[in-house]
Amino acid sequence: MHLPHRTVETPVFMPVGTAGSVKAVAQDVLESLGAEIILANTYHLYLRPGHEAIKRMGGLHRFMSWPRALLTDSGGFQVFSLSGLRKVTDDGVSFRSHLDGSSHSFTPEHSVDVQIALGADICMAFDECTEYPAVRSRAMESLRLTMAWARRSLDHFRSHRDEVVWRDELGDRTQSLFGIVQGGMYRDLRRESAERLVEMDQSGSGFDGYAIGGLSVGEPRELTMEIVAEVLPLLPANKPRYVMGVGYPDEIELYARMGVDMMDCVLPTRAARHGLLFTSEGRLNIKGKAFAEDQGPPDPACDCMVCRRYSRAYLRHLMQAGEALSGTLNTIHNLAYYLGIMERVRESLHPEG
RNA sequence: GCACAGGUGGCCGAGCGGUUAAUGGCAGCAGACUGUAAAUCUGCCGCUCCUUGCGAGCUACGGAGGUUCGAAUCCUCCCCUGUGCA
Repeated sequence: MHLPHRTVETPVFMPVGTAGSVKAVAQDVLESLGAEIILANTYHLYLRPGHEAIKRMGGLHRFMSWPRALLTDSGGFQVFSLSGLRKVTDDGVSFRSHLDGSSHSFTPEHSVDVQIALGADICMAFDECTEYPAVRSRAMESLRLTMAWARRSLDHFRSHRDEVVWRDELGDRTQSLFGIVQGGMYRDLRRESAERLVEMDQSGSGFDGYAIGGLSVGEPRELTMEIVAEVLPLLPANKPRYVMGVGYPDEIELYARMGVDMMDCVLPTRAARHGLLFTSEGRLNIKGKAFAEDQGPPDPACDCMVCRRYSRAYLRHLMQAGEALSGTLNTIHNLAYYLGIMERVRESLHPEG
């Protein structure tokens, strides 16, 4: 995937750095871990410090000193997760800031403007993440909205995408925009959503990639897998296909082998801060008393900088003592584990390297 | 020595005659986290037993007595702590 700031090998896992920070780890560490693209959030950065301020400071890459690729989520997921604070209309969403209660509104055009200002390599269309469970009529309404917003996001993006241009040896490089498939847990709606998004590509001016959203919202895991399997074949294989918000280690491997190119998930980072480590031996809740004097590495099969240097007993101690280093070390390991899974999948899919 | 203020479950700290094994918080133990309102949230947290139940028994609010149908809560004496004055 040739992006302005990075040629990204796929399938790829993208650590989530919502507020311009992959929580607990510094950018140089992310680089050394092999993270090639990370995700940031339109909604959060719009509220604080403000996209205009970031634009004045040279864009998000420069602001956060992240030289590699960056994808911004459109704020569509916040429409879902901040459900108590928002109101959805055809035009867009009005909502209250979770920070200070102030009133704001997002439209597809506005979301795209913010993402252009931030200067992400990949922007996401503004969508409505359908909740689970949702009755069919609700999923249809949500889908109708998301498709209309996709059209508007695309139109607006087309006429403004050249506002941010990077030049390198390959020529002028601009931002990309991905469309998002919704449709709840209804296969036919999912199919319709995918087809309609793909149809928006007339004379090569459509979306640069496609995402499957609205998953991992509480539905059974098998259902998530079924929906992905249903939708994936309908999306052009010559463009990146991205499943949003997944998953557990075993899941991301399965999705990658199914042909999913991109995934993101807060799980490795959030769970790390809460003391849950993902290892080759399964879940390891490092808070456990059983590890109080366990001098072995978190994951014997892992060669990350944490596993090479620190013991389970020490990590448990840091967790118990509430030391900030706890979140940092746990996050480094979990990200190394996730990125390692993707690296192995890539190697097995493209053995020639 | 005198005067006040106090002594409550591992710790801090409510309660000041009866749904009180005793509010809270911390610590401890276990669990959950899937496009991050998350360094968050949930459960357990005196002991024993079992048919694990808004179960049974036991032991508990410095100590010993007393008042009362009933006391962590009221009274008496004693012990201890803090502060002030000698």
